[in-house]
Amino acid sequence: MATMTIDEQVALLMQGTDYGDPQIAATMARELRVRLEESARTGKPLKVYCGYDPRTSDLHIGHTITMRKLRQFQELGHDVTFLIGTYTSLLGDPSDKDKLRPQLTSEQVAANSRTYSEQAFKILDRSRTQVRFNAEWLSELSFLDVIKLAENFTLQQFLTRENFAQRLEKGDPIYLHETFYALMQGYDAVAQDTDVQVGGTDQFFNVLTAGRKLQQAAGKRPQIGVFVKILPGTDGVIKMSKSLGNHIPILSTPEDMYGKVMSVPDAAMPLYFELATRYTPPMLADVLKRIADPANNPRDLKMELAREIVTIFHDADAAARAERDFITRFREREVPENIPDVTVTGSLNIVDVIAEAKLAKSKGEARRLIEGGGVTVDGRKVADWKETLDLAQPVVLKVGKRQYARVHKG
RNA sequence: GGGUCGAUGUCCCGAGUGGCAAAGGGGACGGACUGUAAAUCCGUUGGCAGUAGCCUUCGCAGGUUCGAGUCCUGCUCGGCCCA
Repeated sequence: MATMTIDEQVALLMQGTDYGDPQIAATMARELRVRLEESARTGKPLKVYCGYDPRTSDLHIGHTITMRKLRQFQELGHDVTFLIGTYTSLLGDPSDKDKLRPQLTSEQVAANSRTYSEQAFKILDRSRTQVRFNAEWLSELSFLDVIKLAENFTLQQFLTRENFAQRLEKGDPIYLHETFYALMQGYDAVAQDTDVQVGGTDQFFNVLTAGRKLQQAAGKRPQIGVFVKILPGTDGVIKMSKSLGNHIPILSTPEDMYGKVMSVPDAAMPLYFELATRYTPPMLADVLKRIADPANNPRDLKMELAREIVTIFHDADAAARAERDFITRFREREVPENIPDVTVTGSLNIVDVIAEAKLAKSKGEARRLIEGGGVTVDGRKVADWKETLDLAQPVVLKVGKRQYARVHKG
């Protein structure tokens, strides 16, 4: 990687970005090139960072898109800071929300921070990552400092932001302290002498308007913003998010992760390849061409994608295992190799067995699933929920389209 | 501080004459169809119950009623208007 030309580097770093406006994109690319050249000449690495909100400790692939970008900078020899917003998260970024976010306690923040960074190292190079917390400098600011920062902005700037404007129109509350978020994030860039800040496209305002402005006000060189596109969730349309239930958790099993990737609509494949894989610009161009070619079965390309993603978060062996599991389970509709064994000790009524094996949330749900034809015993569809199983021999119970268990009598 | 409107089935939006699970939509889940895609069609979407019985739900706490999301009182949270 270190042998890439500056042009190739810019192409790689700009891959998957979206500036909304070609003018800004061109400007940012130009500034990035200048700084990369400078860095190459002086041997001084660029300071790159991205901030993360330790609001959750359960990361999904969408969170890793910016990490992938950071990783690219790392491989090109630059300094990367994984900034945990311990201070900002006490507030919560209103950028991508049309509602006020609940504030977190410092205990929650601390707990989340730990597991957060651990998961991040599935993408980032641990030895070349600096982990910092923005409470380090933000907690030092005096009220006067904050006022000085605020002097750089007008209320109108905030009110024209889409998310605030919408709430204003709908009559939803906009709290004064929500406007501080941009100030805080902007100050992060000042405090760290940032050259490049990576973020999602929803960070436009925080990075360019707030960050650059504050850096300039502090007599520093304004940072370059690298904005990666938003990864859609498994529905293929809306931003991946746990609360929407369309996420793929980093900590899911290889089989589950593989299956979830396969469930992504075809139309979202290009974005997934562009954002969530380790593909370089030439490789990306190649897959995109293959996707566009009707001679190829989209399913096979999606399998390539699933394999790549599982390999990133687990390893190649796990990916191969997951692929076999997927094929037997869903394509051939056979019973997969590794299914959990469950021993039941209570009633042998089918509903009770499903409940005891925890294959349904409640007995009512188990009953409904049976009525809907979603339960199978050794491949035979169960028609009546009053049925009693004879477990002289263990049976394979299937509930819904993906839950299997081998049931033994206890 | 005054006025006014709102909070509904624990994912979201959203009907609801005092009458006994509460319209509808989204989402989710299951079935059919498939490439676990999309689209489409059908079904389900409080808990317990061998099932027509019981229990728990409509911001919170009381009250009036044989019976209350549905009426009254107080409270909480929020929007808007006035000050």
